[in-house]
Amino acid sequence: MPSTQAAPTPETPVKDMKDIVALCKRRGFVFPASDIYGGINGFWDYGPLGVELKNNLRDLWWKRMVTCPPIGPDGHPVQIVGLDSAIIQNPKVWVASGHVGGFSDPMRKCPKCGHFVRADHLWNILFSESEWVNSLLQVFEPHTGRIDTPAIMNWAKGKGKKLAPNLAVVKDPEVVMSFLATRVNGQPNAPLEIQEIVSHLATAQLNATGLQDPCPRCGGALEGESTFNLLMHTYLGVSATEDDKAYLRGETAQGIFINYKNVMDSSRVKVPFGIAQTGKAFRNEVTPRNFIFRSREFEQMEMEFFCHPSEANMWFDFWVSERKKFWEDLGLKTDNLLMREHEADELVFYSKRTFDIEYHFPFNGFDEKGNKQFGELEGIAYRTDYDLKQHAEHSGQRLDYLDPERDNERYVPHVIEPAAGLTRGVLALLCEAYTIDPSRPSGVYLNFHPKVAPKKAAILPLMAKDGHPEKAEKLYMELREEFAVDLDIKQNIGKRYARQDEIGTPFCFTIDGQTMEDDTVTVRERNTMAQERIAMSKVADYLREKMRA
RNA sequence: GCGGGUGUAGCUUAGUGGUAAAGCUCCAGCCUUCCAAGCUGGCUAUGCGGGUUCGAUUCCCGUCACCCGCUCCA
Repeated sequence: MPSTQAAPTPETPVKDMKDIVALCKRRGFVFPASDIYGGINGFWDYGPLGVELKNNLRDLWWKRMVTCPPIGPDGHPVQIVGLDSAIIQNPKVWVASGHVGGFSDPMRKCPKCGHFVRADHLWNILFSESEWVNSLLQVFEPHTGRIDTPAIMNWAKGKGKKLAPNLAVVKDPEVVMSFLATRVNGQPNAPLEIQEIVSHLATAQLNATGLQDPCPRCGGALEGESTFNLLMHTYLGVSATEDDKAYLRGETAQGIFINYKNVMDSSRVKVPFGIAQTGKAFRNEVTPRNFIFRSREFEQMEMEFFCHPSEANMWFDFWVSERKKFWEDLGLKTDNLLMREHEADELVFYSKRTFDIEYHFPFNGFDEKGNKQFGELEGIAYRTDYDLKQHAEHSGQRLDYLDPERDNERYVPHVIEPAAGLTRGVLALLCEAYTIDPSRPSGVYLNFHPKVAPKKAAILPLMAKDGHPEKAEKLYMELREEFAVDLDIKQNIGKRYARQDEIGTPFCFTIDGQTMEDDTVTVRERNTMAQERIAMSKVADYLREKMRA
């Protein structure tokens, strides 16, 4: 086994994303969406085995959350109910959640600091709210039309450096000022407007880009106008007017918050309790990349846990450790997992604490010291009462809780949210399972835990005669009631073992000559390729036990 | 979104301005008492669109997808 701590050396085989993607397509786990039309960026289809794997992961999550939730600190199972909300909701939901900001206003983005500005308000904002513009305007008198080059240079090297680090004149004062001088001297009869001066100061390569507009926050050159929206939209009804615009959900979480009252009123749940949901979500990712890791249509497994504010931190810690255990139980190696708490400046505005569960995907690679790098698999966020308060305010509905166990205290519950990527989980399982083994015919096998394996077992008659196929089919008919199993008769036995290795089937039951005499079969274990003989009547028990382990 | 690279069968690779070749895989049959064996037969490809040309997989342009690096990831 290659060491998983250090960066791979030329001697240790490397898990290459290219190979994993190829295996996924070849064996029917994941296909490029719209493949026969040349594909479509950011979308993937799950093939016959991929959908089994994905369903298995989703079902295991559901079981762990809803059917059989963990034991809480009080020694009793925590209370969690399920939900399946619509992908499309009233657009106001996404306004309340903060996903839809300026609606369809044209926005301009700063590539340096990520700030968004409304395009039609840019210059107003620059002159009234921008700290660096106000500071700049104090060092020279723009209305005279005269450019005080030394004063601006001085500002650029001093105050400007602090206030507008990405402004062109701050980064490269000589070149920018020489462009400005050229303009002044070239057209002496056309005095510069103040706006034009500021644009000049934001322009690093005038000839290549033309005049640029600066970011009010950092001075970086803004990108062109776009009606940027993270959310995909559609139009309801046949007459597609702006009034009919609706959004595809960008996360399943909001469907839970807006049903908080319905669930409270119908399910006899008491705080603390959770509502769990899995399903598709959609985002207009700028750059879908890294196979199914970042795609525009993906699946989430989210649970919102509602609790008293004073207990929020306790439940946060509870769910962080519970969720880590979940992924480990599915076979993700502990040293491929990273638990990382967000720094204060990294937290999104609604969150008080966030813990990422990150996985070392092959494309994450290693840093220069050889340390593993990681990508997000799940985030556990303490969302405070932000979402319920937002929806209470925007909907006008009361979303607080009258707590009979706390002297009828009335409060808006705080929320701990373990939010996992189902499709990212599938990728992590695939990457973890992918095992290079040059010694076997397939060269590679998928080391899935039996719980997640898309096929639990294959039933293989040693030969396609002498009653083997009939016996095999009998066993198959018994097992298929309870397990996803394959019956494979064609070709020689070695080929069939190899095929099952490559799709990660943990067990193969082989019917041979001895089976015909005493009704025993051999079990071939995928990882060791070792075989033992058991009674045909014990096969189901055998599988059942392996699935539990 | 920017820069670089790639694109011939399911995979790995040939080749050509004039009928696109092979091995493996896959499918059918035979054979075979345990790890991609053998024999026979079969399916399948120049990402897509346009241009130049009598003729383009080959040359040119565009586009799409994928990979790498930036950027992005409320």
